[in-house]
Formats: sequence, C-alpha cells, structure tokens
Amino acid sequence: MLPDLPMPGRPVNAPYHHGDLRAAALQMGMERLESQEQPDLGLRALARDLGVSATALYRHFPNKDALLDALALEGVNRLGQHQAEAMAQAGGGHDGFAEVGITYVTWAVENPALLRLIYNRVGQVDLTDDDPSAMGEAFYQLRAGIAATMPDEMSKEQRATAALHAWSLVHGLAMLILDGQVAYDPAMVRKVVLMTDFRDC
Amino acid sequence: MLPDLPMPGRPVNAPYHHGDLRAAALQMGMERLESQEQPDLGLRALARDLGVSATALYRHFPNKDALLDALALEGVNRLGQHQAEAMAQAGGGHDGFAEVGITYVTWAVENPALLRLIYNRVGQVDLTDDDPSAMGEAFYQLRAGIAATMPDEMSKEQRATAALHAWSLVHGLAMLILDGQVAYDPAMVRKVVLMTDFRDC
DNA sequence: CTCGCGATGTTTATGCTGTTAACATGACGA
DNA sequence: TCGTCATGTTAACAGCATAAACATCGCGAG
Repeated sequence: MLPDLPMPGRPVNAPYHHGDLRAAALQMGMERLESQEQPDLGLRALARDLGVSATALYRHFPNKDALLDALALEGVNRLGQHQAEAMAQAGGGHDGFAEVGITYVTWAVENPALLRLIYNRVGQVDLTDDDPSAMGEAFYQLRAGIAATMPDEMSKEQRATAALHAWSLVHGLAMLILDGQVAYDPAMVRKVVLMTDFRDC
Repeated sequence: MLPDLPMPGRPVNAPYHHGDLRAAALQMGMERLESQEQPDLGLRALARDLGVSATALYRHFPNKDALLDALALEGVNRLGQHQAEAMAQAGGGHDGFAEVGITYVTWAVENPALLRLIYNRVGQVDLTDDDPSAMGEAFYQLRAGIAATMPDEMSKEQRATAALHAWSLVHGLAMLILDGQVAYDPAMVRKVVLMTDFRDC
C-alpha cells in the first residue's frame, strides 16, 4: 500500500479523480437550494463539502456565474414542468386557470431560494451569446404555457395582456411572501388569485 | 504651515475629521442607487470615493447591513411619499386607483436598484428588536395607503384582499420588468393594470 | 503492453471584500 | 489649559473568486 500522505479535504484512499464532479456539484447545489432559504453557493464552500480542493470546480465551470446559471436553468425546467402538470390537471376554464396560478405561488413558497435564483440569473443572461440561451428558451416555454391556459374566447392581444397580468399577479404575490411582507396562507392566496376575472375584458 | 504628510485617499490640507461622514455616505449611496442599475455599495468602495479610509464608516454604522438598511429605509420613505402624492392626485374611484398602481410600476422602473434594495432588506429586519422597526412601520404605512385607496363600496375584508391583489399585481409586474423578463412599455403597463376590475367582487 | 497526452484535481498566489483591534487626531467642555 | 471622547487611520485576519503552474491518472495510439 502506498504511503498515503493525507491530503486536506479528501478522505485517505479516495481516488484522485472524483468521477463526475460537475454532476456532484450541481446536485449538492440543488440540494442546498431545496433545503435552505439562503444557501451558501460559494465555490469554496461547495468544494469543501464535496471533499475537493477549492479550485477544482473551475475544471467544469468557467466561473461561479456559470454554475449558478446551470442551477437556475435546472430550476426553470422544474418550474416549467410543474406548471405544465398543473395546466394539464386544471382542465381549462376560469377555475382551472386560477389553479395554475395558485400552483405557481405554492411552488415558490416551497422553493424560495430556487425561485429567487431563477429570477436573479435570467435577467443577466447575455443574449448576444452564440448559444441561443437555453435559459431564455425555457422561460419562453413557461410564458407560452401561461398564455396557452387563457380562456378560449379571447383575442390574441387580449390573451397576451391577460397572460402578463396573471404572471405579474402570482409572481408579485410570491415575491411578497418570500420577502416576508405577507404571511403565507393558502386560503388567502386562493382568494387573491380568484379575484381576477377575465370574463369582462 | 504644517509638514502635511500626504495621506492616502484624502486630499492634502483636508481636515482630519470629515464633518458629517454618516450623512455623506448615505447621500453618496443614494446617488449611486439613483444613477446606476447595479451600484457598488461596498464599504471600501464608498469609503474610497468619500476620500476616507476603508474602515472609517464603522464609526457610524455597526456593519454593512446597517448602512444598507438606512438606505433602504430612506427608499421606503420616498416610495411611500410618492405613492401618497399619487393617491392625492388620483381622486379615488376605479380609474384613480389604477393610476396609483401605474405610478408604482413607473417609480420602480425609474428606481430599479432602490426598489430591489428595499425588498431585499425589509425581509431581513429582526422584528424582535427593541426598536419597533422603523422599516416595518414605513411599510405598514405604505400598505395602509394602498388599502385606503380602495373603492368605498367594499367590506373591510374585501378591501384587504383587494389591496393585496393590487399590490401583488403591480409589484410582480415591476419585478418582471426589472429582471428583464418584460420590456417596459407604459401603454402595456396601463393595459395590464386596468385589467383588474374590482367592481364585481 | 507501454507510453504519452489530455482531462481532472491540487497548490500557490493575487487582489478583492467585511470586520476587528490598536493607535492617532483634534474638538469641546471642565 | 488640559483631558476626554468622538472620529479617523493603520495593520491585520479571514473569506471570497480567480488565475497560473504543477501533479496525477485514465485512456487510446503505437
């Protein structure tokens, strides 16, 4: 057996190479986003808990923002999928549409750090990049999904305005709750969301 | 004349004591919040531009958060006053009420960094503090102001729900614009805000 | 099978940050 | 006039993101 000089931050006998550090980092970051309200997503902190040196993550991400973008992208996908499922279950109509909005707020309350990360990152994406912004694409899908749930008897322009209205309402309510301005109460959320009536627009 | 050994960061002949460093720091911070979208409010950066040593501000603020809280408080006061003026001009009624909401979004677009700072800080305030949270007080005034603009023919509970609905709508729309998800367009804002009709609640 | 090269991880170093402690200055009241 | 205290400075520490140079190992070509 080799001398095994103990290296800092890595158990003795652990392999020099991690195996799939990128995936491990993303998983750990996502776990923190799910379990903590204000998770520490610093590169050093992550590397420490991954049992790896402080700068190892630079082999997999060009910088910290890239890691956060990857996590935010995963978040957008989860949110989008969650919304899609809610739409499928809602079954259209005014009441069904309201359920989709309530679902948005509920998801935000259950995933505060992730929602915050999403909206923090999505604005900074450089759209002049070669990559046609996977982030923007996912968000476009989310927006289209919202618009698709609008009542049928609307004109195209009405649908766009109504979609933005609905998105603004639930997003604003979610942010006020996350920021501690409004106590979370499912009944209250339902009442507020149901208050919007698109039938006379 | 004294030897005048040049000290770093402070012009020769400048007095050892600043005069009113606290006020100067707050003013410079507020200027940055007004003129930049993502201002650098670091203690060292502020001290540098104030021509003062890196740690001088600790004589006036216990830590960085305290400085940010002071700036956020000033921001809440400005926003509250702005809303109050808008209410006075709106003159009540459905249309007047909508104008107040439009004003909120417009102010947010014109003061993006300040609005962000406000909502970042207001959630972290420790309400168990001796001080009954000047921040919370100012925000309570803002909320009461919103509720006061509601149409007269509503019950108390309806007013509370409608106020939260309205606040959520304009806050969400403002945040979506600030985060780059929605392009700012005054006509669009007006359409979205006017879409809410409380007459049939 | 072996050898070398590229991918991955480590070490070291730089410059930034907030924060604390020890020291310096000078304004103001006894 | 003198001492005290608020206010400023310097030095130091820990933590951060990041870059460059070095180490290790897996894998494919000869």
